Amino acid sequence: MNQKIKSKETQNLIINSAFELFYKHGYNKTSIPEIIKGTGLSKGAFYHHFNSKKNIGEKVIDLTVRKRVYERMVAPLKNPDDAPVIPLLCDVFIKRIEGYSDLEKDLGCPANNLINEVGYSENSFREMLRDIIDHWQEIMVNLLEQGKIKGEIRKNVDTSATAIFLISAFEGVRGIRKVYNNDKILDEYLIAVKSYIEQLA
Amino acid sequence: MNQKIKSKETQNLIINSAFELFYKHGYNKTSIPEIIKGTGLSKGAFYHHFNSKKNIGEKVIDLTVRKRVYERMVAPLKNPDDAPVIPLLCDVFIKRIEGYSDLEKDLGCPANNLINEVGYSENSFREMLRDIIDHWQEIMVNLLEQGKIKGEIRKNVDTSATAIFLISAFEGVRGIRKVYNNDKILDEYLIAVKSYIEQLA
DNA sequence: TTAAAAACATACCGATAAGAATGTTTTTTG
DNA sequence: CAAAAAACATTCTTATCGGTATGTTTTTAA
Repeated sequence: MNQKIKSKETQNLIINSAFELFYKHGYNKTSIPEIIKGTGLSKGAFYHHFNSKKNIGEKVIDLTVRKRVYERMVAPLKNPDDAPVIPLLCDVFIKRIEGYSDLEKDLGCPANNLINEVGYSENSFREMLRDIIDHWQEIMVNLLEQGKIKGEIRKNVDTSATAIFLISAFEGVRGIRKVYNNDKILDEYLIAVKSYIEQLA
Repeated sequence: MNQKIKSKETQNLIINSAFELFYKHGYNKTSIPEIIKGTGLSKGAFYHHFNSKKNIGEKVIDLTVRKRVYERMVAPLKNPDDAPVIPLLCDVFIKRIEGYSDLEKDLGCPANNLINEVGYSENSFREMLRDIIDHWQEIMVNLLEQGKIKGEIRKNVDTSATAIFLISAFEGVRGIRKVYNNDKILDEYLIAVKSYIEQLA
């Protein structure tokens, strides 16, 4: 097997293990011995591929967290089929939440978890996490502006503000859900966000 | 000096130090040596008054975090003067955010930080944090229902859903703000939340 | 006034962390 | 095929953690 490929595979193995643990226990509570334990690798292997805990934190954010947010929340808003805007927004902000597994509901959003845990204290993390949000907002603004042109969104809607409001409510409720054992909070959010989105028309 | 009072004062000293550090660095990154460092006390003193790190975490949530949320966000919604509901909501969800110090903007909401960091993993924390949110929601529902009776809120508004939506957006934006160095995100939130609240009428 | 109890301080313990150093095996390349 | 380089494993170091045990001093109560 090609060495480059083997190396990448090992890195991905470690990155995936790290992501799972960061997601379940948080960044600070996860140790490097714990990360490698699940992989069958050794500490030497870890430090051969990554030079610090911060370093793998960056890799996890760049390769896994960013990708996750992009695929689930950002890409669908790019609207290549030129679908109606309001139903598309409902699809992303309602259907996606309904589709989460119980574990995903319990654990919240990986990006938001990191934002809240290390968003302020870790400089390099902060910038990467901010880029994720910025990109998300930017794509949503494009969609909303497109909706204005098509006459599907009121002209007096502030698209930047609306985008941040929707992102905030979404991330906020995924956080708050973490202290509940049932879907009550998500169900209520769904009702409110639906009515909010529809009022944009 | 009375011993009971002295004891309470020492406990408060430690609790305040712990709160500040939990707020700045998070619960998991804060150590007990660090907590006592600022107080001039010793480790023996700490373990005389508290029996574990988890124990002081509970005390901080119960005495400081809960109080903070209550005084700032919940109590004003109780509306003893029977003020108009919409302006009251704007006052709480807009004016309060405008009044935050730069540090408070950078560090986010102490309650939301804990919810996201240990909301799922620490059982006893989870219940206490959930109570804070439940109480907040309950008071806001009362206010909104009161607004319906007075004809200031549309009859078809789902008050529970609206309350959670407002709380989610508020906590969400305070989290997201942590990865920014400026007020852009908060300013946009303020525009959107104002328009949202006004649409409840 | 004296004993006991509360309020602390000091010293210590086992566990574990991040990471460096060094050894071994596998793969690649000349 | 040999040497070098990459991919690992093992061992070790230093630091710090949460928590305990054992002091000492101060306060309270008999």
